[in-house]
Amino acid sequence: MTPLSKRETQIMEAIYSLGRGSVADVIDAMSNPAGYSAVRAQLRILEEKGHLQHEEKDGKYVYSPVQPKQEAARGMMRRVVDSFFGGSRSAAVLSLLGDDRTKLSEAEIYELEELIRKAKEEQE
Amino acid sequence: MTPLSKRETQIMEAIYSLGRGSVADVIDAMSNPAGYSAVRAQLRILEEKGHLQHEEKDGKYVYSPVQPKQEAARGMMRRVVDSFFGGSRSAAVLSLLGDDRTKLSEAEIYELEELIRKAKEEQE
DNA sequence: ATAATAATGCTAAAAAAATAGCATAAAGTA
DNA sequence: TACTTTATGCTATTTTTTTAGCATTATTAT
Repeated sequence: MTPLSKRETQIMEAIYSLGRGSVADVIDAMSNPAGYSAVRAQLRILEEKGHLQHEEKDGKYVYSPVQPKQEAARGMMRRVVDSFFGGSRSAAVLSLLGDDRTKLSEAEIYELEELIRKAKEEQE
Repeated sequence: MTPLSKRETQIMEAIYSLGRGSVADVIDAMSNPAGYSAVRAQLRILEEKGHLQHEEKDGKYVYSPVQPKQEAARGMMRRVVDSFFGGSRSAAVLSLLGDDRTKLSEAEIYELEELIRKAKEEQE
């Protein structure tokens, strides 16, 4: 559970946004691309650390995350909630949605209402 | 806007959780404490980079974040939302609240309902 | 006042992270 | 088949990060 370096983080994000990808894919997905050798090295290290796995596909390595995206996302959210909102999820939601620079769409509002209905049922 | 190193990140988190603090305070707040010299150096670097500021209080430096906690939190949330939820805040909220390992309290549900009411008003 | 404690300023060193580049193998192409 | 392109394996180097430690100044306590 040791934290990732900057490049490692960037590459994990690229992989998560791609789903899975080759070295070239990862480079393309990076806003701040590192060189080929560098990315290869990082991918190898991330695999050694257990964050990535690879399969060979058409003679090239295709990397994918070991931890499913949804889990990783949830873990990430938790971490932010803990360190910035003292563990309060509703405070985090407030920050997330209370940002008045952007308004919620009808669809988003509907989703939230649905969520609350479910929460109420579960709670009882 | 260059990303922070691991120690820098850890120290910024400590400062944010403290609000503000001296070198000793920061060390105490770290789960994985670095030595005195190391923390001092990091604080100095973070100040040079514009993330922290310090004032002298009783002969010692007290550091505080330049960017208010709320803004930093919001920025952090945005980043997670962008990279893990394709920019969809409601998907992020879903992940945050849909975690069935913990249930929402009445108070949290109320807050959310309030939030939706406001969102609906703003939307029109 | 004097010694002990606790700061900071600074410099240099150690450790970790990031990158480059050559050798080699496989796949595609003329 | 020979050539070009595109991979990986490996090693070494460069750069950044992280840390330690001494000199100095200020504060505290005896």
